[in-house]
Amino acid sequence: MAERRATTTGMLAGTGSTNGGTHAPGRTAERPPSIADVARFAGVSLQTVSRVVNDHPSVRDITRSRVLAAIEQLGYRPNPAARALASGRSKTLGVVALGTNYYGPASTLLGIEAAAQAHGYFVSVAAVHNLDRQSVRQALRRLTSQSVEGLAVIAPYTSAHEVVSSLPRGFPAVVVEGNPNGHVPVVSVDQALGARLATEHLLAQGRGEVFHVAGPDNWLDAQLRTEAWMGVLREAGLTVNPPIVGDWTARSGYEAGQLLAQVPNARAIFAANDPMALGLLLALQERGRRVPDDVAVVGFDDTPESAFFLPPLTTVRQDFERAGQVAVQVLMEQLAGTGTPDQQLIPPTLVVRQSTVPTAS
Amino acid sequence: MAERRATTTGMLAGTGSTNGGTHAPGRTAERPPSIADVARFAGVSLQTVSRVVNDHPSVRDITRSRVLAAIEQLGYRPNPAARALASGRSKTLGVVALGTNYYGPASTLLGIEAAAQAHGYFVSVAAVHNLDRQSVRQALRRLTSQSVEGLAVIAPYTSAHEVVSSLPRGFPAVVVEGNPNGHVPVVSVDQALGARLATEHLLAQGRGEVFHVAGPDNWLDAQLRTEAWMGVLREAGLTVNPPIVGDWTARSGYEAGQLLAQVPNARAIFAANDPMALGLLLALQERGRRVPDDVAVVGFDDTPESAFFLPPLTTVRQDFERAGQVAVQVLMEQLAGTGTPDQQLIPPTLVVRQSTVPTAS
DNA sequence: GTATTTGATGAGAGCGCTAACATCCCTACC
DNA sequence: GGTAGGGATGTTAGCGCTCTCATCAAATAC
Repeated sequence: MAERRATTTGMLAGTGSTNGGTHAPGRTAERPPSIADVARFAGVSLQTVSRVVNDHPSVRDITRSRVLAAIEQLGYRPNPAARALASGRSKTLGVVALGTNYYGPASTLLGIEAAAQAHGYFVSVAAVHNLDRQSVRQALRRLTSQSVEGLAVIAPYTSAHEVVSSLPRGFPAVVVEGNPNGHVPVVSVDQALGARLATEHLLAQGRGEVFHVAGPDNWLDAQLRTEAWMGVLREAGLTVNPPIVGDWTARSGYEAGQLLAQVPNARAIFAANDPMALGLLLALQERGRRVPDDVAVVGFDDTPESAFFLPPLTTVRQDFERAGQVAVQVLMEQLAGTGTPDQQLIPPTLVVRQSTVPTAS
Repeated sequence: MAERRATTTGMLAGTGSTNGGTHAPGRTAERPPSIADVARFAGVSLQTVSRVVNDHPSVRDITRSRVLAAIEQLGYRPNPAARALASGRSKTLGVVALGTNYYGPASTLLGIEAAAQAHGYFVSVAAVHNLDRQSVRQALRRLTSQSVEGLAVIAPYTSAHEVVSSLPRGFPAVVVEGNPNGHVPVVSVDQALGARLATEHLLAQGRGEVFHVAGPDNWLDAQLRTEAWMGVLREAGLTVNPPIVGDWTARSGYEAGQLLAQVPNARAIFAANDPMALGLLLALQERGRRVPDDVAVVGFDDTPESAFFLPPLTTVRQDFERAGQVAVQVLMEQLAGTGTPDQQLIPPTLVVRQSTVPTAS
């Protein structure tokens, strides 16, 4: 019964009496066309328009093209809020990202976004600026209070883990760069393998024991790299000097380098990421220790710049983009109801450059 | 007209009669409590619950606390889709970001996210992976087909500009790191000032004309830096050698360095970003040109690593976080209907390190 | 003491869309 | 030729929330 609009210019007469009025603010602006407008314009039912928009098969071609023409004509675009409300599907994934511009996490975020886009999904981001449990919990809450269909948590730091496992069981979620924990699948680069590759490569140079500049304790990646480094040394029957713990920054690498430059038998150093390796290079060379002649240095990450450090850095390449891609894949499978493996490990590779082997030239 | 519900386990008694039945898929899962459930539980009307949730002033304290208790008890959380549909407000900002992990754009994205979060807004990201007009247009369309209330476009590359100006006039939007163009306000770091600071600093070293390794042509920042550099040289009455055009990567800086190492009077070089400066440093020093003794180098960005280059890099610091913050501020003002200035320029600062001045020590 | 304002609450409609069901019409089959 | 089957379309009822307006009580004014 009775229309209830007639608010827009150009649809005056004939639109019935019980206007009922819209209550949304900004009435003055022309209300965008709704599915009903399209239906009226095309002379079909509301439902038919919906079918066309959603690519439902059973619509005759003639009808379909008429509707499409109407859509084009009116400039109709479906209202995602209405769609989400009616269907329960928002086509949006939530991502808990890091508030810092670290190479790995930032790349992962981009990888996830790209993959989500490829699957027709939107990405809503909540960045965590402090790595305490509280902040992570809040970010998670922020996102789940959105209508996200699934959640990807970039969680290389330990405090994220238990928070993630507090997610309602059955809610589609994936942890990227995190601990295999409880019921949430995990996608990550194989840190142990990477550290192993780095350490073994240094060992193979015959420079004796390998020193380690580690990442911060509360990062899982740091822990795994340290453990693997330690494991390799133990297997080789070598002394395991306690690692120098940095904080991922070049500065902390520099400080570690100041210390290590004074250690005569520190002739092979594995830094847990590239920026720390950079700081290390600076400190060592400022103190007259030549790289790679006196000391060999390996990093981790293969940031685009590391090939142009002085000297170019041997490092472990992580394919973050791929990690993001796999993470979205895992989410999609959960949304589709297909079972997924518990953990996906992405193998890193060693990139050998001049910080460990003297120039050929 | 017959019921069509009662399919779910466990939503039998207690949930009242006018349950309203869901038709969404996944019925088996318990439907989350709605505002109606809370209202019933608290013995108030639906509307009162809404008022409590939205902090409407005219609710008695007693009522409010009763409702809050019910909310707590039932674990109620407002459904954002329904809210967006009914109110027209989604509390979400769209951000057109870059699909690449460049320091500036990535930092800006984080800055925007942080600021949006502080304003209680969500951020939906669409990354652009190719910088052609087509991709940008698509990203824009993706976001506007979402229910975003406003749009921030990180647009340091030129193709973004005209696309942005195709936005419906009056739609809240802001361009970050872009051209002042038409009706969309712009927030950006003052590139000209930054390049000026860099060039003048080099000039002050008394090393004669300043060479420039520029960013790619299709980047506005690159253009502005090149122009400003040129301007300073002209004012000083010096020769303006054509800039070597790079692509922001350390590799391109390295290649530029290979060329410039052969130019005897290239004793002062301004690189348009830090990674290119890094490549430059490597190439120069590989060829025996000492920095800063033989050649002085200035970068642009002040990435966290540049302080640990070999030698530490003199560079121009851009406060991207602040840019993001201001951008969100501008959006908020538009949403509030307050007028905003057309362009906000954020001044950069010069950070002097050893790549231009010999070590004091 | 009655009229008026103010504050607190409730009722009802509607936001734009989709799911389920109901029709309708055309073809296929015996 | 009648009936079953199936594709195309229409009808209806929500999804969960907010808006406007109405109501009613308490507080204030005259």
